[in-house]
Amino acid sequence: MKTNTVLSDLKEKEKLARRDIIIAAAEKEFTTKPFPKVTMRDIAKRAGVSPALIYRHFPDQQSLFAEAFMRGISGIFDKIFVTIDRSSDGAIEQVIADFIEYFTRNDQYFQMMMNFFLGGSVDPTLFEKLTRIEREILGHFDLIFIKMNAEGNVRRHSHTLFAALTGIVATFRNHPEKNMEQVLMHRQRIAQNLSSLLRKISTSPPAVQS
Amino acid sequence: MKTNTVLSDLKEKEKLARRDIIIAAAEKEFTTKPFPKVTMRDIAKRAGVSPALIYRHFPDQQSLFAEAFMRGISGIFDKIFVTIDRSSDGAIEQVIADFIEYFTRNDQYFQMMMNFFLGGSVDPTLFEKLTRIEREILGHFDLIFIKMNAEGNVRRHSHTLFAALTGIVATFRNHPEKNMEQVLMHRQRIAQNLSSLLRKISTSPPAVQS
DNA sequence: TGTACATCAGTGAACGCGCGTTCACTGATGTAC
DNA sequence: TGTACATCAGTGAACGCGCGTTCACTGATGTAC
Repeated sequence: MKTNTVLSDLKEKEKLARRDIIIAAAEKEFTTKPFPKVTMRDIAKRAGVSPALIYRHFPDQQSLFAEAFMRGISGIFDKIFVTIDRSSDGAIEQVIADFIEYFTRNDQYFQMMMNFFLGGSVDPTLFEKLTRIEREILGHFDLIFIKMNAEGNVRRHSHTLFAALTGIVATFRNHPEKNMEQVLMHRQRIAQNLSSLLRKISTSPPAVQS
Repeated sequence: MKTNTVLSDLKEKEKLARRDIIIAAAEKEFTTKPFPKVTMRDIAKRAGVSPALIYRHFPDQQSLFAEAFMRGISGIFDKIFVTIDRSSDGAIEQVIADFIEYFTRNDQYFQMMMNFFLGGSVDPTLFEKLTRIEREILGHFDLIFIKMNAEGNVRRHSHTLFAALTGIVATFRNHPEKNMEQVLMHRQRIAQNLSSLLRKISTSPPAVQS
C-alpha cells in the first residue's frame, strides 16, 4: 500500500510536471508572436507533445491562456508590491518605472491583459480571478498615495495611475524603425512626466519614517 | 459627347454612393458586435449586396476597416479641435470630458484604435494615415498646454494626456452588471481627477484673452 | 509466476466550422458599323 | 434602325486555409486471481 501511494504520488508529480511544461511552452510562444496568433499546435510543438494532450490538462484554449497569463503577471506585481510596502513615501517613481519597464520587455503579457479588457466575454471563473488581481493592484496603489499624504480621493488616484500607466504602454508601440530600447526610453520619459504630476498632489513633503 | 460625360459622371456618382453604403454598413456592424467579430458577409448583408461586390470597391478587408475607422474617428476630433481653438485657456476639462464621452458611446472606434495600436503589422499606407492623425491630435493637445501656460515640456504633456485618456477608456469597461451610463460616470470621475492634476501644471491663472 | 483484463497518458489524423477571397457567370448598357 | 460585340457592375456558390477540438487507437503499467 505504501509503495502504491508513493508510486501514484510520483505519477501525480509527473502529470503536474507535464502540465507545467505546457504552460511554459505557451508563455514562450507568446514571446515570439503577437498574442492572437499563438495556436494550440504551436504550443504543443514547442512543448514536444501532441495537441490532443493539452486537452488532457486544460478544458480549452482560454483556460490555458489564462493560466499562462496569471503566472506571468503575478511575477511583476509581487515585485512592485514589495517596493511599495517597504518604502516610506510610496516610491511612486520606482513603481511607475518598474511597471513600464516590465511591460515593455514583456509585451506579451500586456497584449494578453488588453485582450481580456477588450475581448468582452470571458468566463466567470477567469473574470473572478482578474477582478481579484485588479483589486489587489488598486489596493497597493492606494498605499502609495496614503504614504505620500495625497490630498483628494485615494482610490480615485489609484485608478488614474493604473489607467495612465496602461495608456502609456498601449499608445506608444513599436514604430517600424524603433527598437525596444528606444520605445522604452520614450515611455519612461512620459512616465516620468506622470510621476512628477502625481508628486504634486502630496500635501506635505514625504513623511520619512523609521 | 456632352451627354456622354454627364452620363458617366452619374455612373461615377452611383459607384461612389455604393461605396458609401458599404462603408456605412461596416460602421453600423461595428456598433452591434466587438470589432474582431465583424465579417465581410455581415457587412455585405447589411449593405444589401453580395460579398463579392465589396472587393470591387476595396482591395481587402483591412482597407475597408481602415476607411470606416477614419470616417468615424475624424468626427470627434474635429469637434474637439474646434473646442481647443476657440477657448482662451485650452478648455482641458471640456476636451477630456468630450473624449471620454465620445469613446464611451462609440466603443467600436476605440476598439478599432486599440486594434491598430496592438495589432502590429498594418500596411504602410494605413500606418501613414494613422500617424498623421496622431500628429494632428498631439499638435492640438499642445495648444491646450500652451494656452494654459503649462510649465515643462509641452509635447510631453500632450503625450501624457493622450495616454491617460486612452488608458481610462481601455481599463474601465463593461462589467457584466454595469450599463453604459454607469461606466461613463465612472470614467468621468477618473477623468475629472486627471483634469485637476493637469490644471496644477499651469504656472499662472488662465490667461483670459478677448 | 503467469495470464487475462483494466486503466490511462499519449498520439496523429481527421472533423467541422468560420471566414476572407475568388470564380464563373448574368444581364444591362454602351459602341461600332 | 438593326445587329454583333465589348464593358462592367453585380452575384451566389465555391475555394482554400487555419485552427480549435475530438476520435479511434496504441502501448505501457497496474491489478486480480
